[in-house]
Amino acid sequence: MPDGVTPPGTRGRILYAALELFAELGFHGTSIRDLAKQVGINSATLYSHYPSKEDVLAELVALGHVGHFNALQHALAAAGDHPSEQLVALMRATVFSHTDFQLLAIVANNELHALSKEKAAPALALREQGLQMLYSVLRRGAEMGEFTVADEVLAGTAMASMGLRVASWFGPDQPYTREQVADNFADFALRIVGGKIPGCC
Amino acid sequence: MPDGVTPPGTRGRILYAALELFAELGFHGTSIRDLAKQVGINSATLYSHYPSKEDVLAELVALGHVGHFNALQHALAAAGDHPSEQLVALMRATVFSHTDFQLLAIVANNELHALSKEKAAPALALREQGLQMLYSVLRRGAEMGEFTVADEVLAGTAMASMGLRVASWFGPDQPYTREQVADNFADFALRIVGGKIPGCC
Amino acid sequence: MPDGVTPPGTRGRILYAALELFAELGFHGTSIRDLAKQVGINSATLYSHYPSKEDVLAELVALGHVGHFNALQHALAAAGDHPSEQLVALMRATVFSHTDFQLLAIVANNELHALSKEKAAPALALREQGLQMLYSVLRRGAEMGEFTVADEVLAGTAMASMGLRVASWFGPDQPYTREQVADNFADFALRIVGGKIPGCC
Amino acid sequence: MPDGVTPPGTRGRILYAALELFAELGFHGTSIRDLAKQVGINSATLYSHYPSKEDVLAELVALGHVGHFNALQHALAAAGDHPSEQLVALMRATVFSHTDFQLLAIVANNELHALSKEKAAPALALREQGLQMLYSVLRRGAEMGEFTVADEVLAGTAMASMGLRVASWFGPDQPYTREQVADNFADFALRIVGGKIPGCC
DNA sequence: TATGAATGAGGCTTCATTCAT
DNA sequence: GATGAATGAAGCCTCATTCAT
Repeated sequence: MPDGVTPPGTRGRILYAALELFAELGFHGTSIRDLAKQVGINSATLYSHYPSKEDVLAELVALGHVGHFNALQHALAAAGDHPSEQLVALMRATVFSHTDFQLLAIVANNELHALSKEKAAPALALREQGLQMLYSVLRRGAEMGEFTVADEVLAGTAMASMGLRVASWFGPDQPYTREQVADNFADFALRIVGGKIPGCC
Repeated sequence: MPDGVTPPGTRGRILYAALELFAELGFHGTSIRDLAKQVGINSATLYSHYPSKEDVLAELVALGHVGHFNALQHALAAAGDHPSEQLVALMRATVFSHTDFQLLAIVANNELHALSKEKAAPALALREQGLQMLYSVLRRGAEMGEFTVADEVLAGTAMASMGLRVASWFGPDQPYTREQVADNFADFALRIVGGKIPGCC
Repeated sequence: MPDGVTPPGTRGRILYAALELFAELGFHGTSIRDLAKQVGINSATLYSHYPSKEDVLAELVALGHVGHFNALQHALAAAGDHPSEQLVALMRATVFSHTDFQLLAIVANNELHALSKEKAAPALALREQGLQMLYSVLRRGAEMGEFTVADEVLAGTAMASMGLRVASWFGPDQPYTREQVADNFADFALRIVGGKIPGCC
Repeated sequence: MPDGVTPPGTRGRILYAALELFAELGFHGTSIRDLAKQVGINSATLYSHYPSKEDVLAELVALGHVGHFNALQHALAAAGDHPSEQLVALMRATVFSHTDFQLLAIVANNELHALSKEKAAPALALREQGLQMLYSVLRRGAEMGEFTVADEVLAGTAMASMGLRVASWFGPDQPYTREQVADNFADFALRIVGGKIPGCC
């Protein structure tokens, strides 16, 4: 989980246990007793910290989406003006967000459907905003003549898909480092739109 | 669901209802009674057709993976010899498999984890074989000098990810046809490896 | 319980057990497990017969109120034309309804508040109808000069109260028969309004 | 609640909140947290003031029964020597006790069953004493030839029933004042036994 | 094949109460 | 006095499954 966002004390331990269990077994596949046992508390104690099981998931989903969106924003802010630099920045941030907070990404995306519409809404909004950031960069690159892109939504969707799935296969049992994945995937993104980093390669 | 694979009669109706419900609510989020109600039968009757709820899922997962793998095989068999043609064929088949059998793709992939290891194994094997087909094409293209690809596993993973996610967003509420998606995504795949269709463009 | 209204089989046994337990411990004081144990079934089996604990109560409340109202109607129908005869008939029927279906009367009245507003409504309507029957008789007796009654609603309320409470104290551990109670209470009702049975006493 | 009996401070606020909630929802229908929330304190704080939830009820039940019994005693003490005057005094006191301390009467009577036998005993004893007072007056009136009463226990029971139920229907949404109810019900009691206030009517 | 009734296990949540702070 | 966290028991109800019919 990202630094500084885990609640302190028992509430934090509950959240972390839920992260692991929801990632492995799914929200509906994890019982409140599984969760309590993992934390080492009585299952009733959960309700001193969260009003319901769904609220635990809601917090994880929020954390995951907020964290990912912030990562994209910071990456873009720190990138240069050139569309290629921006695209690379976004793609690398996406990859890192999914390699570094793998379980959170899995839960935030795969279990979103288990939330009620109201509780899912903020996450869906953030997801949409993140996509729009990507589409914007692609569109601007195309308008500037730096990218050749037939349809920036399809291109952006493809890139986001590549990034999203990283959480599902990345891990210690495969040979790539987070940097290698980021480098390659950023390159794929550039290639998809025919972009080139200025003064490079 | 693909033609000719749905079992006849009640068994088929159960399977189809499970397809819809597992796709929407997940395996653990769907009860045997939800399923029976959707079919219009008593929940006990399910056990005249399937030994357990898990076996219903297992059949869907098998159907999904076999169908997808066959589609890849046929696509490759029907394609020309050139690696670019083969890559395009695989990518298009992947897209179609996920646009045409959307629910099946969702269930087969998202709910695989709800199966016991033994029941999941055949699907995982097929998935791996499909990936190997893709890696092979990429490797051969690279060896022939047609593709420039730093790491064919990462490239193949990215392509498979793009395809896999199609099932999650494709549908009547978005503006693209299956052909448009296939065309674009095949193009993305080619661009990722720097491939070119001979005598074209 | 009145003849012919108890459902057959397990459902009937559940209803009867609920009658005893709700009367003794109250609705909220009786758990679904208490109830199942009393019937001798698994607590889950209850839900094959009733959708919820509240619905068991609702059936008892309905049975109690319908039975009581019918008793009043029949009594009035069988009585002569004279207001005194009608009043005696209503009072005797009320007493019998509470001596003969003592537990049902207790549950139907004391536990009515545990029902949701919608489920309580039919019973409240019947109760009101029964009271209106009584008020009518009193009003007619007053208009005919047979009764001297300052306020027929207060008089009727007093009579109904006398009758209602019978369910709470009548039983084998006290010295009165149902007939004695009915005779005395009918006499009290007559005295309250100064009525006289024609050709009697 | 009667004057001067409510404990001061938080303990009193707890008691009053319990009065309202137990009257509306019943003892078993009210949770310790409902109660704490109504008071505006933490539920654990309740245990600084009462050893258990049952003890809160026990105090209410005691208050209700003591208050009612005292009212009867004072009424009788203040009444003249004539049995009719005494009967009227008892009936009026009963009515006032149930109109003026309506919630307390409801709780003290309807929730008595939720107390353990030991904690219910004092209340039951007071209730019995109050009834005996009434029976005494009726018996004395009969012996003096002022009353014609076939069975003073049944007559007294009917009168007590009339009074008891007042708590359940009296209130601002009905057209009678406490005085009107008292006047009418005292009249009913007199009529039941054929009594007459000397030098009156 | 199909069903209604039955079951043991377990679902999520709330219960009254205790205790360290 | 007052509190938040903790607990074991129990709340109502649903789970997947079985079985006699």
